[in-house]
Amino acid sequence: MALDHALLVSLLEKPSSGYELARRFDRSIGYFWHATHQQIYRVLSRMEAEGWISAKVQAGETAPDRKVFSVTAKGRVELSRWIAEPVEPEGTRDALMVKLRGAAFGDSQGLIAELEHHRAAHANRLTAYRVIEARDFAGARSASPGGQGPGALDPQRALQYMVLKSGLRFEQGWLEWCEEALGLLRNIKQAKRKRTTP
Amino acid sequence: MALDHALLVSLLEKPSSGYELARRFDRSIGYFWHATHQQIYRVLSRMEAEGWISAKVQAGETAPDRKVFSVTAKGRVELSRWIAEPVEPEGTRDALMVKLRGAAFGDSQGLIAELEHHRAAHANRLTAYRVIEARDFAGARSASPGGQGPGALDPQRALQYMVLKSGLRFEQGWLEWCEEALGLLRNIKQAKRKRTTP
DNA sequence: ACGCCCTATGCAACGGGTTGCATTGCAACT
DNA sequence: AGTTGCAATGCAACCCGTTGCATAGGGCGT
Repeated sequence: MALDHALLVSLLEKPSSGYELARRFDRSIGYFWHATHQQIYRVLSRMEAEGWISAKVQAGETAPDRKVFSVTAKGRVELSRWIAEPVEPEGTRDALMVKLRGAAFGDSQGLIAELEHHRAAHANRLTAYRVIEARDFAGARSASPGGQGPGALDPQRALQYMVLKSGLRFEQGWLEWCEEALGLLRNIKQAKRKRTTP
Repeated sequence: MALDHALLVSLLEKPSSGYELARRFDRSIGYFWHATHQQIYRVLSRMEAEGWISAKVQAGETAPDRKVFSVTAKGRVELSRWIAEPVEPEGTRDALMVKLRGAAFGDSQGLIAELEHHRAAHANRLTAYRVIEARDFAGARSASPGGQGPGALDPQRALQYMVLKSGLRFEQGWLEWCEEALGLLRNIKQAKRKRTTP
Protein backbone atom coordinates (compact mmCIF):
# COMPACT_ATOMS: atom_id res chain seq x y z
CA MET A 1 0.00 0.00 0.00
CA ALA A 2 2.37 2.64 -1.17
CA LEU A 3 0.06 5.19 -2.76
CA ASP A 4 -0.84 6.37 0.73
CA HIS A 5 2.77 7.12 1.46
CA ALA A 6 3.50 8.62 -1.93
CA LEU A 7 0.70 11.06 -1.20
CA LEU A 8 2.10 11.77 2.26
CA VAL A 9 5.48 12.63 0.74
CA SER A 10 3.83 14.82 -1.88
CA LEU A 11 1.82 16.63 0.78
CA LEU A 12 4.93 17.14 2.90
CA GLU A 13 6.70 18.65 -0.07
CA LYS A 14 3.68 20.89 -0.64
CA PRO A 15 0.17 20.87 0.92
CA SER A 16 -2.33 20.50 -1.89
CA SER A 17 -5.86 19.63 -2.90
CA GLY A 18 -6.75 16.30 -4.48
CA TYR A 19 -7.00 17.95 -7.84
CA GLU A 20 -3.52 19.43 -7.61
CA LEU A 21 -2.12 16.07 -6.52
CA ALA A 22 -3.77 14.39 -9.47
CA ARG A 23 -2.13 16.87 -11.81
CA ARG A 24 1.26 16.47 -10.18
CA PHE A 25 0.84 12.71 -10.55
CA ASP A 26 0.29 13.25 -14.25
CA ARG A 27 3.46 15.31 -14.48
CA SER A 28 6.60 15.27 -12.41
CA ILE A 29 5.71 12.65 -9.83
CA GLY A 30 3.84 10.58 -12.39
CA TYR A 31 7.10 9.77 -14.11
CA PHE A 32 7.94 7.41 -11.28
CA TRP A 33 4.54 6.79 -9.69
CA HIS A 34 1.23 6.71 -11.47
CA ALA A 35 -2.28 7.19 -10.05
CA THR A 36 -5.67 8.39 -11.25
CA HIS A 37 -7.71 11.10 -9.58
CA GLN A 38 -10.35 8.60 -8.43
CA GLN A 39 -7.71 6.64 -6.58
CA ILE A 40 -6.24 9.77 -5.07
CA TYR A 41 -9.56 11.05 -3.72
CA ARG A 42 -10.40 7.68 -2.23
CA VAL A 43 -7.05 7.38 -0.46
CA LEU A 44 -7.21 10.99 0.76
CA SER A 45 -10.60 10.28 2.38
CA ARG A 46 -9.24 7.22 4.10
CA MET A 47 -6.13 8.98 5.33
CA GLU A 48 -8.20 11.87 6.64
CA ALA A 49 -10.41 9.39 8.52
CA GLU A 50 -7.30 7.83 10.04
CA GLY A 51 -5.94 11.22 11.04
CA TRP A 52 -2.81 11.13 8.93
CA ILE A 53 -3.81 14.30 7.12
CA SER A 54 -6.16 17.18 7.85
CA ALA A 55 -8.18 19.30 5.43
CA LYS A 56 -8.84 23.00 5.26
CA VAL A 57 -11.54 24.12 2.85
CA GLN A 58 -10.56 27.06 0.67
CA ALA A 59 -13.65 28.77 -0.68
CA GLY A 60 -12.98 29.67 -4.28
CA GLU A 61 -14.43 32.91 -5.59
CA THR A 62 -14.08 32.21 -9.25
CA ALA A 63 -13.23 28.51 -8.97
CA PRO A 64 -14.97 25.72 -7.01
CA ASP A 65 -14.07 25.11 -3.37
CA ARG A 66 -10.86 23.22 -2.71
CA LYS A 67 -9.97 20.94 0.15
CA VAL A 68 -6.31 21.55 0.90
CA PHE A 69 -4.66 18.70 2.83
CA SER A 70 -1.66 18.83 5.14
CA VAL A 71 0.17 16.02 6.91
CA THR A 72 -0.45 15.72 10.65
CA ALA A 73 2.08 14.60 13.25
CA LYS A 74 0.44 11.19 13.19
CA GLY A 75 0.94 11.09 9.43
CA ARG A 76 4.64 11.86 9.79
CA VAL A 77 5.05 9.04 12.27
CA GLU A 78 3.31 6.66 9.91
CA LEU A 79 5.55 7.71 7.04
CA SER A 80 8.71 7.14 9.07
CA ARG A 81 7.42 3.76 10.16
CA TRP A 82 6.75 2.76 6.57
CA ILE A 83 10.09 3.98 5.26
CA ALA A 84 11.97 1.84 7.75
CA GLU A 85 9.75 -1.20 7.12
CA PRO A 86 11.59 -3.60 4.82
CA VAL A 87 9.96 -4.41 1.48
CA GLU A 88 11.14 -7.00 -0.99
CA PRO A 89 12.11 -5.59 -4.40
CA GLU A 90 9.27 -6.29 -6.76
CA GLY A 91 9.68 -8.86 -9.45
CA THR A 92 9.60 -7.61 -13.00
CA ARG A 93 6.33 -8.00 -14.84
CA ASP A 94 6.58 -6.68 -18.32
CA ALA A 95 4.30 -7.74 -21.13
CA LEU A 96 7.01 -7.02 -23.70
CA MET A 97 9.08 -9.90 -22.39
CA VAL A 98 6.15 -12.26 -22.77
CA LYS A 99 5.54 -10.98 -26.27
CA LEU A 100 9.15 -11.52 -27.23
CA ARG A 101 9.15 -15.12 -26.11
CA GLY A 102 5.78 -15.56 -27.78
CA ALA A 103 7.12 -14.25 -31.07
CA ALA A 104 8.84 -17.61 -31.54
CA PHE A 105 5.39 -19.10 -32.19
CA GLY A 106 3.75 -16.57 -34.44
CA ASP A 107 3.54 -12.98 -35.41
CA SER A 108 6.91 -11.24 -35.39
CA GLN A 109 5.93 -8.42 -37.75
CA GLY A 110 3.40 -6.96 -35.32
CA LEU A 111 6.00 -7.17 -32.59
CA ILE A 112 8.50 -5.11 -34.57
CA ALA A 113 5.95 -2.30 -34.77
CA GLU A 114 5.27 -2.69 -31.07
CA LEU A 115 8.96 -2.50 -30.20
CA GLU A 116 9.41 0.58 -32.35
CA HIS A 117 6.55 2.16 -30.48
CA HIS A 118 8.12 1.34 -27.13
CA ARG A 119 11.47 2.64 -28.29
CA ALA A 120 9.85 5.94 -29.22
CA ALA A 121 7.99 6.13 -25.91
CA HIS A 122 11.15 5.54 -23.89
CA ALA A 123 13.05 8.06 -25.99
CA ASN A 124 10.35 10.60 -25.19
CA ARG A 125 10.55 9.92 -21.49
CA LEU A 126 14.31 10.15 -21.57
CA THR A 127 14.09 13.53 -23.24
CA ALA A 128 11.52 14.69 -20.69
CA TYR A 129 13.81 13.61 -17.84
CA ARG A 130 16.76 15.42 -19.40
CA VAL A 131 14.69 18.57 -19.64
CA ILE A 132 13.82 18.30 -15.95
CA GLU A 133 17.45 17.63 -15.12
CA ALA A 134 18.63 20.69 -17.01
CA ARG A 135 15.89 22.84 -15.49
CA ASP A 136 16.07 21.74 -11.84
CA PHE A 137 19.51 20.27 -11.30
CA ALA A 138 21.80 22.12 -13.67
CA GLY A 139 25.34 22.33 -12.35
CA ALA A 140 24.81 19.53 -9.85
CA ARG A 141 25.58 16.75 -12.31
CA SER A 142 29.21 16.27 -11.45
CA ALA A 143 29.15 17.56 -7.88
CA SER A 144 29.92 14.98 -5.22
CA PRO A 145 26.66 13.60 -3.92
CA GLY A 146 25.41 15.51 -0.91
CA GLY A 147 28.73 17.23 -0.49
CA GLN A 148 29.34 20.86 0.37
CA GLY A 149 31.11 22.07 -2.77
CA PRO A 150 29.76 24.69 -5.15
CA GLY A 151 26.58 23.54 -6.88
CA ALA A 152 25.82 21.20 -4.02
CA LEU A 153 22.14 20.51 -3.40
CA ASP A 154 20.29 20.49 -0.11
CA PRO A 155 19.26 16.98 1.02
CA GLN A 156 15.70 17.21 -0.25
CA ARG A 157 16.69 18.19 -3.76
CA ALA A 158 19.62 15.79 -3.80
CA LEU A 159 17.22 12.95 -3.01
CA GLN A 160 14.82 14.06 -5.71
CA TYR A 161 17.72 14.15 -8.12
CA MET A 162 18.65 10.62 -7.16
CA VAL A 163 15.14 9.48 -8.06
CA LEU A 164 15.36 11.28 -11.36
CA LYS A 165 18.70 9.62 -12.00
CA SER A 166 17.10 6.21 -11.73
CA GLY A 167 14.62 7.30 -14.37
CA LEU A 168 17.41 8.51 -16.64
CA ARG A 169 19.33 5.30 -16.14
CA PHE A 170 16.42 2.97 -16.84
CA GLU A 171 15.03 4.82 -19.81
CA GLN A 172 18.51 4.77 -21.31
CA GLY A 173 18.66 1.04 -20.65
CA TRP A 174 15.27 0.46 -22.23
CA LEU A 175 16.30 2.40 -25.28
CA GLU A 176 19.46 0.37 -25.82
CA TRP A 177 17.62 -2.88 -25.21
CA CYS A 178 14.86 -1.99 -27.69
CA GLU A 179 17.51 -1.35 -30.33
CA GLU A 180 19.11 -4.70 -29.62
CA ALA A 181 15.79 -6.55 -29.70
CA LEU A 182 14.76 -4.85 -32.93
CA GLY A 183 18.03 -5.94 -34.53
CA LEU A 184 17.35 -9.51 -33.48
CA LEU A 185 13.77 -9.53 -34.75
CA ARG A 186 14.80 -8.10 -38.09
CA ASN A 187 17.52 -10.70 -38.48
CA ILE A 188 15.09 -13.48 -37.65
CA LYS A 189 12.61 -12.14 -40.17
CA GLN A 190 15.28 -11.91 -42.84
CA ALA A 191 16.52 -15.43 -42.17
CA LYS A 192 12.96 -16.71 -42.43
CA ARG A 193 12.48 -15.00 -45.78
CA LYS A 194 15.71 -16.49 -47.10
CA ARG A 195 14.51 -19.93 -46.15
CA THR A 196 11.05 -19.58 -47.68
CA THR A 197 12.15 -17.83 -50.93
CA PRO A 198 15.61 -19.09 -51.77
CA MET B 1 -4.34 -9.25 -18.76
CA ALA B 2 -0.99 -10.71 -19.54
CA LEU B 3 -0.84 -13.71 -17.24
CA ASP B 4 -3.13 -15.53 -19.65
CA HIS B 5 -0.69 -14.99 -22.45
CA ALA B 6 2.37 -15.69 -20.39
CA LEU B 7 0.83 -19.08 -19.64
CA LEU B 8 0.05 -19.63 -23.32
CA VAL B 9 3.69 -19.00 -24.21
CA SER B 10 4.85 -21.30 -21.44
CA LEU B 11 2.51 -24.03 -22.62
CA LEU B 12 3.67 -23.63 -26.21
CA GLU B 13 7.25 -23.99 -25.06
CA LYS B 14 6.22 -27.10 -23.13
CA PRO B 15 2.77 -28.54 -22.34
CA SER B 16 2.48 -28.81 -18.57
CA SER B 17 0.23 -29.19 -15.56
CA GLY B 18 -0.69 -26.28 -13.35
CA TYR B 19 1.72 -27.49 -10.73
CA GLU B 20 4.62 -27.59 -13.18
CA LEU B 21 3.76 -24.11 -14.40
CA ALA B 22 3.70 -22.81 -10.85
CA ARG B 23 7.17 -24.24 -10.28
CA ARG B 24 8.50 -22.78 -13.52
CA PHE B 25 7.05 -19.43 -12.46
CA ASP B 26 9.05 -19.71 -9.28
CA ARG B 27 12.23 -20.38 -11.21
CA SER B 28 13.24 -19.43 -14.71
CA ILE B 29 10.11 -17.66 -15.90
CA GLY B 30 9.52 -16.14 -12.51
CA TYR B 31 12.58 -13.99 -12.91
CA PHE B 32 10.66 -11.85 -15.35
CA TRP B 33 7.07 -12.73 -14.56
CA HIS B 34 5.68 -13.66 -11.16
CA ALA B 35 2.49 -15.56 -10.30
CA THR B 36 1.20 -17.78 -7.52
CA HIS B 37 -0.27 -21.23 -8.02
CA GLN B 38 -3.76 -20.03 -7.05
CA GLN B 39 -3.68 -17.48 -9.81
CA ILE B 40 -2.36 -19.98 -12.30
CA TYR B 41 -5.08 -22.56 -11.59
CA ARG B 42 -7.78 -19.94 -11.86
CA VAL B 43 -6.52 -18.62 -15.19
CA LEU B 44 -6.05 -22.15 -16.55
CA SER B 45 -9.69 -22.95 -15.76
CA ARG B 46 -10.85 -19.84 -17.52
CA MET B 47 -8.71 -20.44 -20.56
CA GLU B 48 -9.91 -24.02 -20.78
CA ALA B 49 -13.52 -22.79 -20.65
CA GLU B 50 -12.75 -20.38 -23.47
CA GLY B 51 -11.14 -23.11 -25.54
CA TRP B 52 -7.65 -21.63 -25.66
CA ILE B 53 -6.14 -24.70 -24.05
CA SER B 54 -7.22 -28.33 -23.64
CA ALA B 55 -6.47 -30.72 -20.80
CA LYS B 56 -5.49 -34.37 -20.79
CA VAL B 57 -5.61 -36.13 -17.43
CA GLN B 58 -2.54 -38.20 -16.66
CA ALA B 59 -3.34 -40.76 -14.01
CA GLY B 60 -0.42 -40.91 -11.64
CA GLU B 61 0.48 -44.31 -10.17
CA THR B 62 2.59 -43.11 -7.32
CA ALA B 63 1.72 -39.39 -7.55
CA PRO B 64 -1.70 -37.66 -7.74
CA ASP B 65 -3.40 -37.24 -11.09
CA ARG B 66 -2.16 -34.39 -13.26
CA LYS B 67 -4.05 -32.28 -15.76
CA VAL B 68 -1.63 -31.57 -18.61
CA PHE B 69 -2.61 -28.58 -20.72
CA SER B 70 -1.80 -27.86 -24.36
CA VAL B 71 -2.56 -24.81 -26.46
CA THR B 72 -5.32 -25.19 -29.04
CA ALA B 73 -5.44 -23.55 -32.46
CA LYS B 74 -7.83 -21.00 -30.99
CA GLY B 75 -5.29 -20.27 -28.27
CA ARG B 76 -2.55 -19.69 -30.85
CA VAL B 77 -4.76 -17.22 -32.69
CA GLU B 78 -5.49 -15.38 -29.47
CA LEU B 79 -1.79 -15.19 -28.63
CA SER B 80 -0.92 -13.74 -32.04
CA ARG B 81 -3.72 -11.23 -31.71
CA TRP B 82 -2.46 -10.14 -28.33
CA ILE B 83 1.17 -9.88 -29.40
CA ALA B 84 0.26 -7.52 -32.24
CA GLU B 85 -2.05 -5.46 -30.03
CA PRO B 86 -0.24 -2.28 -28.97
CA VAL B 87 0.26 -1.74 -25.24
CA GLU B 88 1.60 1.39 -23.63
CA PRO B 89 4.83 0.85 -21.68
CA GLU B 90 3.90 0.77 -18.02
CA GLY B 91 4.79 3.64 -15.79
CA THR B 92 7.29 2.89 -13.09
CA ARG B 93 5.88 2.26 -9.65
CA ASP B 94 8.61 1.59 -7.18
CA ALA B 95 8.25 2.08 -3.46
CA LEU B 96 11.99 2.73 -3.08
CA MET B 97 11.65 5.98 -5.01
CA VAL B 98 8.89 7.14 -2.70
CA LYS B 99 10.97 6.19 0.32
CA LEU B 100 13.95 8.12 -1.00
CA ARG B 101 11.95 11.30 -1.44
CA GLY B 102 10.35 10.67 1.92
CA ALA B 103 13.74 10.38 3.59
CA ALA B 104 14.02 14.17 3.37
CA PHE B 105 11.38 14.36 6.12
CA GLY B 106 12.44 11.72 8.55
CA ASP B 107 14.19 8.46 9.02
CA SER B 108 17.25 8.07 6.80
CA GLN B 109 18.96 5.40 8.91
CA GLY B 110 16.25 2.82 8.27
CA LEU B 111 16.42 3.62 4.60
CA ILE B 112 20.14 2.89 4.45
CA ALA B 113 19.47 -0.61 5.74
CA GLU B 114 16.65 -0.96 3.26
CA LEU B 115 18.87 0.10 0.36
CA GLU B 116 21.58 -2.30 1.43
CA HIS B 117 19.01 -5.05 1.44
CA HIS B 118 17.85 -4.15 -2.05
CA ARG B 119 21.42 -3.96 -3.28
CA ALA B 120 22.03 -7.48 -2.01
CA ALA B 121 18.80 -8.76 -3.58
CA HIS B 122 19.66 -7.31 -6.97
CA ALA B 123 23.20 -8.67 -6.73
CA ASN B 124 21.71 -12.10 -6.09
CA ARG B 125 19.44 -11.88 -9.07
CA LEU B 126 22.28 -10.69 -11.26
CA THR B 127 24.33 -13.69 -10.22
CA ALA B 128 21.41 -16.01 -10.92
CA TYR B 129 20.98 -14.53 -14.39
CA ARG B 130 24.69 -14.93 -15.10
CA VAL B 131 24.48 -18.58 -14.10
CA ILE B 132 21.59 -19.10 -16.49
CA GLU B 133 23.48 -17.25 -19.21
CA ALA B 134 26.55 -19.40 -18.78
CA ARG B 135 24.49 -22.59 -18.67
CA ASP B 136 22.06 -21.95 -21.55
CA PHE B 137 23.68 -19.40 -23.80
CA ALA B 138 27.41 -19.97 -23.51
CA GLY B 139 29.24 -19.00 -26.65
CA ALA B 140 26.37 -16.93 -27.98
CA ARG B 141 27.36 -13.78 -26.12
CA SER B 142 29.30 -12.11 -28.87
CA ALA B 143 27.64 -13.76 -31.88
CA SER B 144 25.66 -11.46 -34.15
CA PRO B 145 22.02 -11.52 -33.07
CA GLY B 146 20.06 -14.12 -34.97
CA GLY B 147 22.84 -14.57 -37.50
CA GLN B 148 24.12 -17.80 -38.98
CA GLY B 149 27.69 -17.86 -37.68
CA PRO B 150 29.07 -20.47 -35.30
CA GLY B 151 27.38 -20.35 -31.93
CA ALA B 152 24.25 -18.85 -33.46
CA LEU B 153 21.01 -19.64 -31.68
CA ASP B 154 17.75 -20.73 -33.23
CA PRO B 155 15.06 -17.99 -33.09
CA GLN B 156 13.31 -19.36 -30.02
CA ARG B 157 16.44 -19.45 -27.91
CA ALA B 158 17.70 -16.17 -29.30
CA LEU B 159 14.46 -14.52 -28.16
CA GLN B 160 14.73 -16.10 -24.72
CA TYR B 161 18.28 -14.81 -24.52
CA MET B 162 17.08 -11.33 -25.40
CA VAL B 163 14.66 -11.46 -22.47
CA LEU B 164 17.44 -12.63 -20.18
CA LYS B 165 19.62 -9.80 -21.44
CA SER B 166 17.04 -7.27 -20.28
CA GLY B 167 17.21 -8.87 -16.85
CA LEU B 168 21.00 -8.66 -16.82
CA ARG B 169 20.92 -5.06 -17.96
CA PHE B 170 18.38 -3.90 -15.41
CA GLU B 171 19.81 -5.73 -12.42
CA GLN B 172 23.18 -4.23 -13.27
CA GLY B 173 21.52 -0.83 -13.44
CA TRP B 174 19.80 -1.33 -10.10
CA LEU B 175 23.06 -2.34 -8.52
CA GLU B 176 24.91 0.73 -9.68
CA TRP B 177 22.04 2.99 -8.69
CA CYS B 178 21.84 1.47 -5.20
CA GLU B 179 25.53 2.18 -4.72
CA GLU B 180 25.02 5.78 -5.82
CA ALA B 181 22.01 6.27 -3.56
CA LEU B 182 23.81 4.73 -0.59
CA GLY B 183 26.68 7.12 -1.13
CA LEU B 184 24.29 10.03 -1.10
CA LEU B 185 22.45 8.92 2.03
CA ARG B 186 25.70 8.39 3.92
CA ASN B 187 26.90 11.83 2.93
CA ILE B 188 23.64 13.40 4.06
CA LYS B 189 23.84 11.59 7.36
CA GLN B 190 27.43 12.68 7.90
CA ALA B 191 26.62 16.30 7.04
CA LYS B 192 23.76 16.22 9.53
CA ARG B 193 26.02 14.87 12.26
CA LYS B 194 28.59 17.59 11.57
CA ARG B 195 25.92 20.22 11.94
CA THR B 196 24.50 18.85 15.20
CA THR B 197 27.84 18.02 16.89
CA PRO B 198 30.41 20.53 15.64
C1' DA C 1 2.25 -45.13 14.66
C1' DC C 2 2.93 -40.20 14.28
C1' DG C 3 4.29 -36.09 12.22
C1' DC C 4 6.27 -33.72 8.32
C1' DC C 5 7.21 -32.62 3.65
C1' DC C 6 6.08 -32.98 -1.32
C1' DT C 7 2.87 -33.55 -5.24
C1' DA C 8 -1.34 -31.81 -7.02
C1' DT C 9 -5.52 -29.17 -7.21
C1' DG C 10 -8.66 -25.85 -5.82
C1' DC C 11 -12.13 -22.27 -3.11
C1' DA C 12 -13.08 -17.83 -0.74
C1' DA C 13 -12.28 -13.30 1.03
C1' DC C 14 -10.05 -9.11 0.70
C1' DG C 15 -7.66 -5.12 -1.26
C1' DG C 16 -6.03 -2.03 -4.62
C1' DG C 17 -6.11 -0.42 -9.40
C1' DT C 18 -8.94 0.53 -13.63
C1' DT C 19 -12.86 2.23 -16.08
C1' DG C 20 -17.03 4.55 -16.58
C1' DC C 21 -20.17 7.84 -15.09
C1' DA C 22 -22.01 12.04 -12.49
C1' DT C 23 -22.20 16.89 -10.79
C1' DT C 24 -21.46 21.94 -10.35
C1' DG C 25 -19.87 26.30 -12.00
C1' DC C 26 -17.33 29.54 -14.74
C1' DA C 27 -14.98 30.99 -19.04
C1' DA C 28 -14.29 31.15 -23.82
C1' DC C 29 -15.16 30.14 -28.39
C1' DT C 30 -18.72 29.81 -32.61
C1' DA D 1 -27.51 31.12 -27.19
C1' DG D 2 -25.30 26.82 -27.29
C1' DT D 3 -21.34 24.09 -26.94
C1' DT D 4 -16.98 22.97 -25.61
C1' DG D 5 -13.46 22.84 -22.04
C1' DC D 6 -11.58 23.13 -17.52
C1' DA D 7 -11.55 23.14 -12.32
C1' DA D 8 -12.95 20.32 -8.62
C1' DT D 9 -14.92 16.36 -6.26
C1' DG D 10 -16.78 11.96 -5.90
C1' DC D 11 -19.54 7.06 -6.44
C1' DA D 12 -19.82 2.31 -8.20
C1' DA D 13 -18.64 -1.85 -10.71
C1' DC D 14 -15.31 -4.73 -12.19
C1' DC D 15 -10.83 -7.19 -12.66
C1' DC D 16 -6.77 -8.95 -11.03
C1' DG D 17 -3.45 -10.15 -7.58
C1' DT D 18 -2.71 -11.49 -2.68
C1' DT D 19 -3.51 -14.20 1.39
C1' DG D 20 -5.34 -17.82 3.91
C1' DC D 21 -7.32 -22.18 4.02
C1' DA D 22 -8.72 -27.04 2.43
C1' DT D 23 -8.04 -31.68 0.65
C1' DA D 24 -5.93 -36.11 -0.40
C1' DG D 25 -2.39 -39.52 -1.09
C1' DG D 26 2.42 -41.07 -0.78
C1' DG D 27 7.36 -41.15 0.98
C1' DC D 28 10.37 -40.62 4.81
C1' DG D 29 12.34 -40.14 9.16
C1' DT D 30 12.01 -41.17 14.55
